[in-house]
Amino acid sequence: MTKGITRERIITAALELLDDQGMDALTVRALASRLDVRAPALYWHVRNKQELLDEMATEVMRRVSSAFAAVPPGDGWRDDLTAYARVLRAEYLVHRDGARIFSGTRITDPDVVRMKEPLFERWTAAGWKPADADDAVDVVTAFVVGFVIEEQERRQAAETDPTRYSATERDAWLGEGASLVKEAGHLLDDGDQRFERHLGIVLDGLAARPDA
Amino acid sequence: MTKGITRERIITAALELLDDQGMDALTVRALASRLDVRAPALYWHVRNKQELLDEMATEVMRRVSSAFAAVPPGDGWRDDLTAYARVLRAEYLVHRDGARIFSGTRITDPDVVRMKEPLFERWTAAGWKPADADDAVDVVTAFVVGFVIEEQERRQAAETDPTRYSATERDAWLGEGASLVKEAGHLLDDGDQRFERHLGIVLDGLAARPDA
DNA sequence: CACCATGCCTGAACAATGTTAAGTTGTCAA
DNA sequence: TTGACAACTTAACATTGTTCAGGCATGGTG
Repeated sequence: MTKGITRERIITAALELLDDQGMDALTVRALASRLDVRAPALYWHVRNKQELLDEMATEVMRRVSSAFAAVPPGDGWRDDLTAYARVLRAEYLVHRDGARIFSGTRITDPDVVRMKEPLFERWTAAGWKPADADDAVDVVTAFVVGFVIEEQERRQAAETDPTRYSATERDAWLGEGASLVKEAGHLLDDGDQRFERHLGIVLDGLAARPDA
Repeated sequence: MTKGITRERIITAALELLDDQGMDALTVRALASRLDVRAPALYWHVRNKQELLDEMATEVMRRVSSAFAAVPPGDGWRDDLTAYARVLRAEYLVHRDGARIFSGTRITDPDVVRMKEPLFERWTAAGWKPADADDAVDVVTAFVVGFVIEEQERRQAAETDPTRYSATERDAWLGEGASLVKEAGHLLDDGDQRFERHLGIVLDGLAARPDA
């Protein structure tokens, strides 16, 4: 790494370090070392570690924002929200524990929030009220956040303890009875199909509203 | 506090400490002091702090489980899922950053998972397939998790920086344009009504499935 | 050219944290 | 009385986030 630290380079390096080594390894010293610098140097560019984490979250949301902007406008709200949900999930999935870490954090960049404006324009033009549009985005966001948190936890648990998610192990762990829970568990699919199916359910709910 | 530490007392004390002082203050020493004991004493009952956190999460889910069991069975799946969603949200809301901390954590108690069995029995009796029942619970869970994470973040931000969520401040922060985003923001309601409305949307999505 | 201010970084140090090792106390059984 | 075991304490360790005083370059000003 060439010297000459900048705020942006710190943040992207921090995201790389998070992906490589996980949250526990994201220490100020390790980050500094990756930038070929001593730890206190970072404090010239960043107030403290919390501010660094906030900036990381904002950066992630900026990428969501720009990735979504690159998607051609869809044919109606359902296409738009589908694309948004996929982009949001994809960006969370890139980073370890991405959903848990980066959801519900304070966004420090107004542009990320303003991203919603073109969507709202299209939807209100199609007859939605602004309040409905806002609800729609928030419901989908909440769903994606919850889905990916669960998804990433399951993925990580499967890495550290592969037996845990095998059918027979799980059945033994559940003990006697609970046959329906076991049966459902056997069918449990993972990944994209599951996401699309669940997302479809949420979108159907939005479609059921009066003026959708 | 009378002496004589037990695993359960540690966990409940840890939850109390979390609620009183927040996650950062949940240190091993502070917890020990609250139990009138020196820090290393805890390591006799608990392997390490991570195990303590896992147990706290499991305890929270146990309370969800028993609170839900206390609710009289509803009139169909919609009542059941509504009650489940409310109980889950309520239990998360009790603890600081509850949703962020306790969602997507590994459940160490089989009973919590077996809680689903009576629900599945009722719903399959009414014509659902087990896979549909599982999807339904998971979609609602994901939604509640995402909703409460956002809700608690907003609540906390409002405490530390009240100006941030005032309408005029927010408009200024957003800058020029984005009029629809601003308009939607002005209508933003908070709390129970909003939760019920969004939950209703999700449940409508489930109702739209073929054999619901 | 001399000077000095400013921006950016280092070295050393601090308090606080999770965790471990070794020793102490109490209690009950043989 | 002795001994074993459970439950705790004291002391210590490495690692963490963070601060502070100083150093070194660079570039503008007299």
